[in-house]
Amino acid sequence: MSGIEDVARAAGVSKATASRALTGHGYVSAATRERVARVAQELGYVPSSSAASLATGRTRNIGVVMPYLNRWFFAEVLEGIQEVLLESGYDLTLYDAKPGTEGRRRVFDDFLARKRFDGLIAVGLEPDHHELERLVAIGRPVVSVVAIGDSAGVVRLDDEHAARRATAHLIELGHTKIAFVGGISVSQGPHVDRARLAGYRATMAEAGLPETHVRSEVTLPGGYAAAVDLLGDAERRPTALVATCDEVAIGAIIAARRLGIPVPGSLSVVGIDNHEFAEMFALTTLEQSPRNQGAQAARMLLEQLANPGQVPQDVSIQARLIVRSSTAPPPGTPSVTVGVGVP
Amino acid sequence: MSGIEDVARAAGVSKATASRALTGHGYVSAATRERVARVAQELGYVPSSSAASLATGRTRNIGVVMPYLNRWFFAEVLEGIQEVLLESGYDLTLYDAKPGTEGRRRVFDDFLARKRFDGLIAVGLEPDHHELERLVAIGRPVVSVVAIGDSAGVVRLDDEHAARRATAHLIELGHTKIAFVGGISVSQGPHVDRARLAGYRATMAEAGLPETHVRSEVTLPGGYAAAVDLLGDAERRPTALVATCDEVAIGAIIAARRLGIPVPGSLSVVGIDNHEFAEMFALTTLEQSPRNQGAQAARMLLEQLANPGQVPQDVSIQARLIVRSSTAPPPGTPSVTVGVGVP
DNA sequence: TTGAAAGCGATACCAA
DNA sequence: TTGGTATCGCTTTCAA
Repeated sequence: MSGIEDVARAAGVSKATASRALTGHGYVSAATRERVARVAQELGYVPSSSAASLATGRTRNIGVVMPYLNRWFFAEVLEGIQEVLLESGYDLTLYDAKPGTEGRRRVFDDFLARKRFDGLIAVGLEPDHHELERLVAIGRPVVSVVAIGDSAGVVRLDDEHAARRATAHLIELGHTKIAFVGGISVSQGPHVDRARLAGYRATMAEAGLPETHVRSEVTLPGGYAAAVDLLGDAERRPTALVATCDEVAIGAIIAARRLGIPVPGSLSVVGIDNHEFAEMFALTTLEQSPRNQGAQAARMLLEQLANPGQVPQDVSIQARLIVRSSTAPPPGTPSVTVGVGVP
Repeated sequence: MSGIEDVARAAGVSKATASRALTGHGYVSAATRERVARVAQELGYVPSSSAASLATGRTRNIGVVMPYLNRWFFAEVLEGIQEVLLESGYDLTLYDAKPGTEGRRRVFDDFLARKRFDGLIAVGLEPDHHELERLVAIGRPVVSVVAIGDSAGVVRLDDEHAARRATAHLIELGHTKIAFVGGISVSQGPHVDRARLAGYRATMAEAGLPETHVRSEVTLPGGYAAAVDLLGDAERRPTALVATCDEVAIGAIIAARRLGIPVPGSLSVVGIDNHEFAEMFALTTLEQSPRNQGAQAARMLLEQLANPGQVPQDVSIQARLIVRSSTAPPPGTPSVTVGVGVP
């Protein structure tokens, strides 16, 4: 374990010069810089990050707080963040904060307070008042993916817009009996699902169509269960579904197949996400690319660390409609070209 | 930001005593310990981790290296690790090391060399010679989930055993035309899939049955594609499938449904994992509980940090067979009770 | 049981 | 352009 002192001695310079040569802060002649670098290389010198942090106050580490690690959206965001940080030489410390757990309390009250990071990325956190206070108290820049309810930099999908586009797509195809699957209500549950439900309702109202909202857990099995219920009654059955996300949409497609209801022949389904399984189920969906959102959040944070004065600009992403083969005109439509068959 | 000096002053003791009172190392009278603790609490004192690390050489941080974050197995392991570390007050720094990327090289050559952790957990890494060398060079305890090819503590599923059990289950049901789906060969690809293929082959050989191995990407869409190929030809079609993991198994079930082949009526499918989707597809499978493996690895590492002399004991887990409704006797079996219908 | 002081390993200011 | 040195905040040895 050679320290900077060893490097300095071997290069015939002082610690101060060695430090300047290695960090690039301050004037050093090109010749000595090179010599020091070479010596450091030969000695396999690796700076002690705790010593450097103590001296500078910076850690070259970013904290990431998320409520789930094992859901597609969160895992993708995390990979996006990781990729950018890796390029920039930053470490990533992960904090798992599942809603309503003792662990979450400890994360906010103990772990984050230690400030072992220069900045924080909060992903889909939906913090309560106390938690928000703690976040602010840390005194480090925070960027969030999906709204956090305050002025920090935010990267997020325009959820209402995405649901509007999804609903409009079905209306354009000629559907009138369109149900929304997922979430609880416009005033309860995660903000994401509320905004999407609101987008659906607004679009239906504007078109003068009746709304149907079916609650469901926001998971693939949840969508399956909800769809089995909804589609069971042939009379009441809608001709199209807007799902709050692709997992729910896929659950619904699987349910429809089990019930012998052809998709898109008798039932159209549109999701939001462009989940890794979407293509396999030929799902028409609105792409939100969580990986890019993560990468963008990381860039925003690094930018803020580099220019502390600057106010971060929020970013709102408009989802892109990807038409595959889970949507078609409703049954009985006089067809010019009816929806392409599923592979 | 009050430091330990402020606490000491406010409590009327020296820095040394304050430190002893707070860390619990060394003798302090109960009275002063309590007073110091109270004062620290009042002042909202949070120790500087870089200062503490610099002084002690320990970081209270654990590094986790994995090749994927967005796959079920890895995400589950990560949650298991996180949970244990959270309880013990350890931070978790995550390193993403995708095979064959420049990022992976940097993780091994630069990031890990900084040793910002007291120990490392390697999950499903399959390091090459150079990488293994780097891992050893770090000089910190390493525990791995899934073999790493050396003497470090290892927590892993007994993959060969799991595949043997899966195959035996089908044989017991009376199947003779049993194919294995997934992986590349016994000598290529990830160790996990090689071991499982080997288990299948050994069991088939012992029963004097012919082997069929169908290569497939180890993903749900991969299983789907492979199954479509395999099941297309009615003559060649097996009556049962052992899949290298549940995602492949589920892909195969979906393919069978699309092809109109009833499961388990005409085709039995058994997986390995007990994936979160397994129940929904009524999949018979061997449970491996990656979450527990992660938790166990974390405990093993903490144990090693506490007792540095001790040699870590490897842990091999035997998977438990969970029979659901994707397996039944082959078609044409004189039935007492034939496999339960799928819900 | 407590206190004084010497590190831990870098950075950065001030002089030269 | 370089070197000497104080400093970051805590832990830990040694004496008292």
